[in-house]
Amino acid sequence: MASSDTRERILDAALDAFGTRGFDATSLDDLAEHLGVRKQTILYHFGSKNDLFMATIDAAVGELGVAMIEAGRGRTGWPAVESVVNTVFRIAVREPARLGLLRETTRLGGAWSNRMRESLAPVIEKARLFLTLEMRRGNMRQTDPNLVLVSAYSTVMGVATEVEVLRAVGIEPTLREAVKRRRELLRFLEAALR
Amino acid sequence: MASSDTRERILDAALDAFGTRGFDATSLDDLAEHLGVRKQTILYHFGSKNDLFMATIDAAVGELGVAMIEAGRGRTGWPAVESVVNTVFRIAVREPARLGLLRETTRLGGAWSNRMRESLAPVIEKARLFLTLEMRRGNMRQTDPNLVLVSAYSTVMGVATEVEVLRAVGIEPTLREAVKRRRELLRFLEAALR
DNA sequence: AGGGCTGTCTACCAATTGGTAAGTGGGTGG
DNA sequence: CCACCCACTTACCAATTGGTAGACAGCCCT
Repeated sequence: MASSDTRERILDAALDAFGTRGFDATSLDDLAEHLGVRKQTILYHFGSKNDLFMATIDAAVGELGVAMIEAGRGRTGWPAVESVVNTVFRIAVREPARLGLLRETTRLGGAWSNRMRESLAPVIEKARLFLTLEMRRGNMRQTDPNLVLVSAYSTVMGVATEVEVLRAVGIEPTLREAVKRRRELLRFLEAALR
Repeated sequence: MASSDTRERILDAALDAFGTRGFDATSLDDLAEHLGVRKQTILYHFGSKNDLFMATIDAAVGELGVAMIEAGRGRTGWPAVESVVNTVFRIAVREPARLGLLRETTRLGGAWSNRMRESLAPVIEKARLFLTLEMRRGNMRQTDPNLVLVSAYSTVMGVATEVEVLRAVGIEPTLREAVKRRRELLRFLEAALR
């Protein structure tokens, strides 16, 4: 039953582990034990730890990109931004590991970062186009879309995921706080962009 | 010559390694070899890898906090923000590992994160006070200062350090680009805060 | 001169890591 | 019915890791 079943379970567990503890701190043995399976089963489905990590990136970040594009589809102007931010926030609350994996990948850099860049390229392209269009329409202040994109990304990602930073200013990562945080983030972005 | 000399050299190398490659990916052996010294020398000065990491946090993040407070001293309003951001950017360009260490520490969470929080508490308190004051004066839009703080932190930190994200939108981390990035970031922040 | 302290080294070690080799059992197709 | 293959296991292994034990050389103090 189902090689594919086991494969899927491994991918899920890997996403969780890599996304929260990080690549180096995740051992195949731990992963296997947590799955009730031997380490060699993992190595059977994915040839090596690196391969597993890559597969995890492809699966997880790919779906993230799809979700973001879906959130923006058919919308223009500020509502589009709002919708994407809401989607990212929902993911950050429900599957923090998925965004964690994104961050971990960029942190490690190198080949993995390239891999992720490919997965996300369509989203970035779409976002850049969106910004350019909005600027031309006069709905957004005129500047380098790339730099705006980086600022916006950093802000959203940080507010959505940096639990320890939140704690540092005395905000506990509860659901209620997340709602407030999202609202404030949207106001922040709105002020910055238009 | 210097126990203190060696100690200092170890701390420098540790800051660099922990801040760029991360805690788990940094082995005492590598560190020692890079210093032209045996691993046991490191363990003599700092009892364990954990102790070394803590000492690194104290030294590096502490100095960072001092630099930020110094940058803000005597200034009010927008020029204060500008000065602090410039300082952080200068550090990001000249000693990327120092901000990397900050990020690594928040990433690892737990006891280390607490340690760092203590080191940075004065800076955070000062920043919160600043924001509250500026809001009362009407120089800044009225909202929860804590949340504004998180947004601003995330934006600055991200734009200053996330090399891979920059690459993803086609920005190479050159010095010239850093200048443009800083200018755009300041505009972004100015629009968002006031 | 010699006892003690400091800083560094050599010599080990147990645990953990990612990975290889060689089965094993059960289901399927010819 | 039997050969084969798929999913998974047991049995190892070499390398790396953080850490301990203890020797040794220089220096300071008396």
